[in-house]
Amino acid sequence: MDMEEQANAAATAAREGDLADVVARANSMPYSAGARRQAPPPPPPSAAARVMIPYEEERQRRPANVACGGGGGQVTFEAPPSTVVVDPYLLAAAGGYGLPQQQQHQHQQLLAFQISEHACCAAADSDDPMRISPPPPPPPPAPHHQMITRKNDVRKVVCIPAPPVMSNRAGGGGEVIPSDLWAWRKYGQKPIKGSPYPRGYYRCSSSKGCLARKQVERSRSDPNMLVITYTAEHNHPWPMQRNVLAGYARAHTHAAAKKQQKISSSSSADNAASSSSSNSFHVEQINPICGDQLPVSCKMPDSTATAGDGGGLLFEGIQPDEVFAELEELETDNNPMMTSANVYGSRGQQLDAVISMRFGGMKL
DNA sequence: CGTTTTTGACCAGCGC
DNA sequence: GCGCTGGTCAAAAACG
Repeated sequence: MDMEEQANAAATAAREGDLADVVARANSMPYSAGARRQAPPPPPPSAAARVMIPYEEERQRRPANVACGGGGGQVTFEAPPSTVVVDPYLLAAAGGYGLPQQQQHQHQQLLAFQISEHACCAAADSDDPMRISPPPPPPPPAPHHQMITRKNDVRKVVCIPAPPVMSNRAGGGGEVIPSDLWAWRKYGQKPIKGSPYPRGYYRCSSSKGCLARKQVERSRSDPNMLVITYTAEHNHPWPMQRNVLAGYARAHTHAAAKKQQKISSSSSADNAASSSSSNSFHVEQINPICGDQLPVSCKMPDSTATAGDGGGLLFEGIQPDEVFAELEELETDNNPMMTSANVYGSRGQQLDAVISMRFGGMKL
C-alpha cells in the first residue's frame, strides 16, 4: 500500500472535519520548521525505498512477532519476548506521566508497543513485507543481531508515522519530527550510510545530567515512517521548567514557516486542524505482549516538533485529567477506535486546538 | 542571557 | 594496523 497516497487521502478527509481523519492528518502535517542551513532535500521516497541496505541481511535473519503499523501496510515479525518492555520514560513520552494512576496503567497497556532492538524499525525499513511475514526460518544468532550501541547500550526503537518529506523543510535535511513530552536538544546530525536520510542526535535537555538520548531518522525504505531510537533513561520523572523560548523559536519562526502559516490561515477550519495536528502524531500499533493486533490510535503530545520542545510548558493552565476527560468524551462519542487513554494535549496551545475542536462546533 | 540548531572535527568501535 | 562508520563535542550563529 502506498503510504503517501494514504496520507494524502487522510489529509483530504481531515479537511472535511472527520476527527479520525484529523488525527490521521497529523501524520501528514509538518511538525516544525527546522533550521536554516540545511542539506539538500533527500531523494524521492520511491528511490529510497529501493535502496538495498546493509541491514537487510540482518533483518532477514531476525526472528519475530512484533508488528509495526506503518500507517498503511503492517509488517509482522517476531521479537524476543525479553525485548518487549514498557519503559517509564517512553510511557511518559507518550503521555503517561501526569495522568491519574489508573489512566497511567491503562495507558501503559496501550503503550505496550515499545519495541527494543529495532524490531519495529526493521519492519518500517522493510520494503518487502512478504519477506518477513511469514517469518523466515530461525537463523543462527548473529553476534550483533540486536541494534545495540557500540557501548552495549540497550536501545528502544519506536516507529511513528512521519510527515511527508518536505523538500524545503529545514532541520535535519528536511527532517521534521514530532516530539514527545521531553525536552530534547539536538546535538548532532550525521548522514547514515545506506540511507538517504540523515540521522539526528538528540539529548534530553529537561534536566542537567540526564543521559537520555534519542536518534531520529526516517526509515530508509519508508520515508513516511520515523524511526526513533531511545538510548538510556531519563533520571527525572518529568520535563522540568526551563526557558523554552530562547532558541526554541529559531526552528519555528523562520520566514518560510511564517509564510506557510500565512497561507494556511486562509481557512479557519484548516487552521484549527493544523494547529492541532501539527502538534501530535498518531501511531497505529500492535500490542506485542499478547500478540493481539490492537490497533491503537496513540495521539502523542508534540510540544514543539523538533528537539526544542517545551516540556516545561506542559498542561499550562490546564489539568491533564481535565483534558483527558474531555477527550474521553470526545473520542467515545465519535471514534470508538480511539480511547481517552491515548489522547493527550500537552500544551495550552495544543489543548486549545483540541478543545476548540470539541466545542467549536467543528464537525468531528 | 540562556537556550537552541548547525556543522565540522574528533573519537571510538568494528571489520578486514 | 588501517579505514570506515557511527556517535559526540564544541564553536558559531541565531532567537526571544
